[in-house]
Amino acid sequence: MRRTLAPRPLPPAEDQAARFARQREADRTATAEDYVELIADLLRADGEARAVDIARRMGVSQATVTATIGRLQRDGLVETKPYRGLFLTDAGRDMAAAAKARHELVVQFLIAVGLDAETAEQDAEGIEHHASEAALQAFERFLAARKAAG
Amino acid sequence: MRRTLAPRPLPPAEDQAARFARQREADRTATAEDYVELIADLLRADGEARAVDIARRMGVSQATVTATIGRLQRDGLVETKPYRGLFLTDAGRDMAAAAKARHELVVQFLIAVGLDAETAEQDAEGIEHHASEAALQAFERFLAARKAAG
DNA sequence: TCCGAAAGTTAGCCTAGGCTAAGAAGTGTG
DNA sequence: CACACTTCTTAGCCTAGGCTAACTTTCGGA
Repeated sequence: MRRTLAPRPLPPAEDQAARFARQREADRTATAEDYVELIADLLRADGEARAVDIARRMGVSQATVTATIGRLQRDGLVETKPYRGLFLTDAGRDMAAAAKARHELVVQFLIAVGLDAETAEQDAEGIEHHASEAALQAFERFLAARKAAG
Repeated sequence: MRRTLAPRPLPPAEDQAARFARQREADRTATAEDYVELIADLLRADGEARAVDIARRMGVSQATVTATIGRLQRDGLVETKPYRGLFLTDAGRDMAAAAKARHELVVQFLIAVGLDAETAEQDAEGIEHHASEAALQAFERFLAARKAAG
């Protein structure tokens, strides 16, 4: 019997590279998701989404918001008229709805496994962008099972 | 009794801004954590960490690795001599150990809640950088409870 | 030993996402 | 209705993190 504890071997390089690549892809879409989610929330709560409110809630300057909104517009998620409020395109609304659903699910899941609401809200902000469909389904199953068990 | 479903009000702007700011902070440290974790793995597995292997495993060009390593060195995480392999400083080793522990914990947790190993590995790559200490402790408690329950 | 292949670096480019400062556009009130 | 205030945009700057192409250094084998 071997006594030397074999260190877990590294995964194949290609697999690892693919994971990091998907990771970078998720990072790229995260900002867009956060913005459209916030814009949708503002439209719902205030009836309008103004750059100044986005800046305040994102904790960035208005100039940054203008630049980011430009990218969202270029990517077909948002429609703007100069000096007017923001509106979501169909694609933007879809993304916002999906992002919001994911966000809520992650928050509920984190609370269910023992996190306090405030921390759950904070952590969900980051985790929601990195949970795959399979993971979200697992979270849902977990919540359903817990609910069934009482 | 009210029939209109009150939409959940937006959180205070300052709270939301603080969450996004912490989020951006986590994003900034994520690359460093991934690199030192990988360097530590390579040192353990191969006895050395070479830029060409990091490039292959991260799925980026060697030029990108050189630039990133430069930042890690500037930040006191890595030591290099030109055209020689990489070494971790004490700070780098600490960060790598913490990152690896977090990574493993998140993988085990995701598997415990029903994810397959491959997806767990993929999702952990993103989630590990965004789970707070409180969340990691919750994950640990969950694993411990499940183990106790059998 | 030397020389070609592999590894590492440098130069120059790009995008995303931050910032400040300054100016333009819209709005509300005396 | 005019002027001050707020909002939005523009200009110019920065860092991180990507890329390719070209160059330098190292290393191993004939």
